[in-house]
Amino acid sequence: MTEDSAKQRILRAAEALFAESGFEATPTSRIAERAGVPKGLVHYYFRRKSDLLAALVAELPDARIEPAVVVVPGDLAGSLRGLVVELDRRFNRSLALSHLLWREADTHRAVRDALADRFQQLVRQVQAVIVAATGGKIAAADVDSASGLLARALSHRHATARHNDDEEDPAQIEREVLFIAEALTRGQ
Amino acid sequence: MTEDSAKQRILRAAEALFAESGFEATPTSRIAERAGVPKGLVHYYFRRKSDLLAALVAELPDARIEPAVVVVPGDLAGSLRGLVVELDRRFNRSLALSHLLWREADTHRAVRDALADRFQQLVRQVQAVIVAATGGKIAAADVDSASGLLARALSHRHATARHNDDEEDPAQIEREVLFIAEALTRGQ
Amino acid sequence: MTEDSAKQRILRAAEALFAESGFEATPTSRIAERAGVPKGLVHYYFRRKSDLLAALVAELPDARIEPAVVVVPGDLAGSLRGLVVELDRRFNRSLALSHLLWREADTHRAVRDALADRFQQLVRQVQAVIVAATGGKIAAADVDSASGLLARALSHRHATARHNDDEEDPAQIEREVLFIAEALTRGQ
Amino acid sequence: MTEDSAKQRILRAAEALFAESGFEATPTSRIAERAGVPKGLVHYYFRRKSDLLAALVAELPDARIEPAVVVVPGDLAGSLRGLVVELDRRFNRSLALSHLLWREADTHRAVRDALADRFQQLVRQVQAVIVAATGGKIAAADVDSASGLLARALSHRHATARHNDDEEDPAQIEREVLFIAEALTRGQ
DNA sequence: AATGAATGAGACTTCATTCAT
DNA sequence: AATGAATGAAGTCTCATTCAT
Repeated sequence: MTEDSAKQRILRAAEALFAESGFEATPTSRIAERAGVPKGLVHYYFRRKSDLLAALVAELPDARIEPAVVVVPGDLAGSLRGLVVELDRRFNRSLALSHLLWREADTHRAVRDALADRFQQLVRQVQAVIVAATGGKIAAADVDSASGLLARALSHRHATARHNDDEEDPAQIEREVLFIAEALTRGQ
Repeated sequence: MTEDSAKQRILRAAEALFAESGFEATPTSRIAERAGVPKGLVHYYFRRKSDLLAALVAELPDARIEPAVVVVPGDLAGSLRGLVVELDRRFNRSLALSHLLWREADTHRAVRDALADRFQQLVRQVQAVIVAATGGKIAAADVDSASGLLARALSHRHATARHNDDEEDPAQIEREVLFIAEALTRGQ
Repeated sequence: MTEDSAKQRILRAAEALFAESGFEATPTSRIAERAGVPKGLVHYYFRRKSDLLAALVAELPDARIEPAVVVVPGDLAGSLRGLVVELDRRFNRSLALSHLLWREADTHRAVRDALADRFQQLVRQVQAVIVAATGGKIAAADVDSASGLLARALSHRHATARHNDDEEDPAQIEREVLFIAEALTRGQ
Repeated sequence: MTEDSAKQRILRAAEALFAESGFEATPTSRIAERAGVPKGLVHYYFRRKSDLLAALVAELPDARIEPAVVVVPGDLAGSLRGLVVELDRRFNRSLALSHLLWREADTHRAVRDALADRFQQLVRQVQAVIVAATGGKIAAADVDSASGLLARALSHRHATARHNDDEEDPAQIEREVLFIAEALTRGQ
């Protein structure tokens, strides 16, 4: 399944090393070393070092989740929790990737744009789930605020994934989801 | 106020360039150039390049705000808005700084720790304002969720300050604050 | 025989320059220049400057001479002279090398150890020749004193090879050898 | 007695550090540090770094020993032993100095000349003692060989003082002195 | 297709020396 | 007389990239 071609091994090594030390601080020679390939091969497949970053961006998984998959009509809290679980599942493999792209967004426009896109996608995803789970009875302004807050919280969590090695209460996000769900529905 | 000593000029140049291109990608020679000082002087004041980063970390403004300054008893929304405004005012000068430290947190433990500290400080700050503005009548769990959410949203906004060239809707955070305030108080 | 590869040219240039000016005072750039290779190539073959020294140490010729080659049974003076001549012949090419290693022994343990080894080898060599030439009839204490003295004299001569520009009397060592030989045998 | 002026402290620090790491590898800043004086003062007293070396050379103790002090007429072995003991006593304080000058002789002519002088002085000293102790009855050629050998052995011992930290049998030189004395007198 | 030798620009850093005070 | 801030030349070493094979 996961190809073990030399090219793939190079990409995986680059991903790991960029995540560990950052793009600039990672020599291509070390990528070759970690991938177990001759130094020349890295530049044979990826002429410039930045091509490696471009290839990693292209690998970002799609965040588009079919609302039907996670929505339980009438149960907003459950639906949002389902969304979070599904997102985590899908991004879990690429947490390091998310984080490293985050870091390099400043200096590489392609990376920056890809991340901005993904954040917008995330916001709309949350909105869609809220609307679908509540039958569209919530005021648009509240839907926007809630989805903005939740998207930010999720994004922040991914971006800082590497910082907080240990800490970070795993139930924390759960409670925040519940808080938002109740805030949105209590008024009804 | 803002000293114009050579040392200060070096620090400001480093801050700007690190923010633009990242720590690794910024040569000390360019820092000297931008500061208008000879190359040797940079290393005279900051032996190692990383000492520049350490000096910038030490400059981070204190996020501790006296609750009394922003709290309007009975008006939670107003109080939180006041807090956000005050924080923005205080951090405005150092937005670039926040962002660059955020970027370099992975590879420099001192930076990572300073940022983690500041995030905790932020969470407690929000908690304190909520409690003070509502007279402590809100359930602890809700206070935690709300302050976690808001702290993350604020932190995320600072961290991404540089990404969204096309500026963010300034009213967005305002609406999110209101949403949280209402969520906390509507139940009362 | 003497390879003319770039690597060899670098080593020869390093040897000559270290001998002329010492290890610390010789820039790698000058080594490259003298060897007629680009600056980068020096560090391609020898990552650190000290690796050049290590490579030179490894080149030291073996001082182990088969006693049979120089010993004339019954003729101690002739045997010792034969040993000296053979040693000189063998070390002649590396006189500069001996001298520079001598200089750098303080600061580079590998060099120091190599030289200490070689001195011990030299002492045993002289002992072996004395014993073989005299049929083992000399008192052990005298053999030790004589070989210690001669080894030191030889070693001193190599070590100071570069100091005495105004060459040393070449017959001097010859006479000293004779003196020792007679001292050992006169008593018999 | 031993002045503790700043200038003296600088010289002592330079001596120690040059001995430890060599002239080139010792920064003047470290000399100042070890001497406990401000950096500027080193260059105030010794404008160039090499002036420090020159000052150290000028400090070399005189090796000229009045033969009468050590000679016991008729006892050559005792006389030579007396000479060695007296030389050791006198040079003991400056062993490190001898050694470091020896090291730097290649690159600093003034140092080289001073050392060559001292070696000649040493040879003549040994000759004088031999002649005085034996009443001048030894053949000139033998006196030359013997004094050459002994001077070299002594010089070698000083030059290598720092190499052989531990080893080096202290009775070794004693036995070698005895060996030479007997060689010279046995024939009589 | 694949490789590793080779290159040279440029990074960080050290340091002797000067100079204003 | 004494100091430490300031300078810039030069040193070691790293690295992306090219190229011949």
